[in-house]
Amino acid sequence: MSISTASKALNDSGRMSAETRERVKKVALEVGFRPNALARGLITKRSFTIGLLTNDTYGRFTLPVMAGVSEELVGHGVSVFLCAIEDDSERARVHVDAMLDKSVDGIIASGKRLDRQLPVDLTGLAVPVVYAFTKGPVDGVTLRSDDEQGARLAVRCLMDAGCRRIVNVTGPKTFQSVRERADAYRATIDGPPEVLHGIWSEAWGHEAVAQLWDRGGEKPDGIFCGNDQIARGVVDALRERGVRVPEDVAVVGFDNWDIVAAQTRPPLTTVDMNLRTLGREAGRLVLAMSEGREVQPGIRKLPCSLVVRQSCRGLEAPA
Amino acid sequence: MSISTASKALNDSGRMSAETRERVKKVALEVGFRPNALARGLITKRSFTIGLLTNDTYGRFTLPVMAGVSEELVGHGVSVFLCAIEDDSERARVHVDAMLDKSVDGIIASGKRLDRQLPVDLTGLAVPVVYAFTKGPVDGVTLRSDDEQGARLAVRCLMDAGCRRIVNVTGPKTFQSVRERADAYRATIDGPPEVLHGIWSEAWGHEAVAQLWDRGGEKPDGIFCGNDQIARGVVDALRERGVRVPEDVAVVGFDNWDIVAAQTRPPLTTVDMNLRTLGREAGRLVLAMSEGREVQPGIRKLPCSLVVRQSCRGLEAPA
DNA sequence: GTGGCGTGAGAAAATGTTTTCTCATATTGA
DNA sequence: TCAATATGAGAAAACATTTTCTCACGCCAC
Repeated sequence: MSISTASKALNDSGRMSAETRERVKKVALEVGFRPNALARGLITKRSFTIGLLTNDTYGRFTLPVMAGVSEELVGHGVSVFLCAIEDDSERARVHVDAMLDKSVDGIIASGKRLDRQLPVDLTGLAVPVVYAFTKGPVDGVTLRSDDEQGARLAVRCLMDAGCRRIVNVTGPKTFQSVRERADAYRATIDGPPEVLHGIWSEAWGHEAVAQLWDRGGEKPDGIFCGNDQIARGVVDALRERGVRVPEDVAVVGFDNWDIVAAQTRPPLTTVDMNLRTLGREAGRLVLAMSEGREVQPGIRKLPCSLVVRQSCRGLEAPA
Repeated sequence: MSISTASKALNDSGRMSAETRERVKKVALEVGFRPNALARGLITKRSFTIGLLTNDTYGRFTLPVMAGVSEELVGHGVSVFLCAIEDDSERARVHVDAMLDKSVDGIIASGKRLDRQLPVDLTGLAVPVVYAFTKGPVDGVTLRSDDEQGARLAVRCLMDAGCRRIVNVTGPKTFQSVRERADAYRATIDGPPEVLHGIWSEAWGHEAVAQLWDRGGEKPDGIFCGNDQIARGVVDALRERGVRVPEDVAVVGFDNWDIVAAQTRPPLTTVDMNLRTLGREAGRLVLAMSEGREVQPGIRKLPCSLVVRQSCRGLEAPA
């Protein structure tokens, strides 16, 4: 039995009798034959390897994305290099070079902001690149969450819960996602909008509540927060003031960061960006591109979903 | 100029005049020559690739370890495959097989508990394995934090701050690290020890404070918590009762999970397990083993350090 | 002057696959 | 029955390197 015949049998290529093919496969299984991926890659130009580049060191956004990518690709025999670069363009370059040396089949660039590029230029590379949850070039393939749709979900939940005066306590105006979410908020509520910008911290949530409650005039009965940390600050501050959540004021967060949302008292209703799904999609796309299939460039927005806990119950679901 | 001469020049092997060597290197640089890692790996049996296996999906422990590993190895041209397996032994097997197919030079097994093995057997593999922050076989190379030493640091900090009655509010007794930390606590304090076991959550921190304060008798003036989440619950509960931290009661946590420790009011003094350093060490060891250098099996304990914030100030540092 | 040796450089083998080519045999049609 | 065609299997080339061998040349000593 020649090596070439065996190869053809195992790869379902070439011409041969079904009987021979079966026989080879059976023996290969018995003997535990594992083809050497390096030798195979050398000739096929595919390493069954992709690189995931990220500058999100907390892993808050990258880990779910990574999990999705891996989940999608492991069935195709593709493994994932994870490279954490912390906004250091030189280090990023080293990592990218290392990946190229290993002839990855593609690269997924991921980050923590939709309006910032990674500190390294990935255009003009010989391998396909997919941008997931980070800014890519205009002619690149980019995946992101649909923040406007997510914000609409959140605000509608508050409205369904009966809120009439809803305020948006959110992060810095410099973040594109902050502006998008605020815009969707303005377009969805009935009354006059009020947007309070601050930083992404619990402390700002506290302070915002102080501002809103210590001034005269009507108090809000619903608060749409820019992320879960701010929401937690808001909820804590309200509880300290004796304001009941969600009876007096309903609160909705953004991110569904489990560790924050679930530990808040009461647990947060919040928007989930479905980053795992986004990761799967990124994996699917980069694999398709590496196999030469045509992929339309442009920005793909993936829908968010609402995770209802106790800080805002919206309409009760029909029984 | 023959290919073989070029190869020898670039690898500083073989015999040749220094002049030729220099000339080859210069041209290689100019022309941007990058050797194909696959072909190189095929012959040298080294892929300059290692696999990091983890069942810590939150990334709380794995991300710092990963960062350390990567940091240590990128300079040697080694890239890291990250495989997140969630206690699914079949999936783990698939990932390990994929790594072996790609002939990784070594595997680092990492986890979230020191007393649990990953759901896959890594003994008898052809490649070296290092266990980092997870349980390994007795004859394996294992790296872990020195929890007893870390606990001593924490308790001493409380004692230095003047605490006389220190209580240990911690996680489930089934965790080895809980027992080790509690043992160190018992051995370090002066008075009679008191250890309260619960789950790893803020809610348990609250409840523990309720138990301690709602019963009669002397109140503690120092609380050593099993992790930062419990510590946060404790601090929040104390504040709600009007107990001042650290003036009335000093609190020390464990883990230095930034997102929890820094957002607590006041910010937590806590023990850092130096997981990044642990990761670096794991990278160093697996690299050494893959290069055939002898590494003593056994458990290596790496020291923890204390991060002083405001919940316990210990002795003021000399000016 | 010639044998031995050190030196530098190229030739060739090896790595483990896939793929293309070649060839022998069996099958079919006239 | 013989040529044409289809079929199955092996031989060989290719992939991009490293490494071991071989060889030519010059130098030195005897």
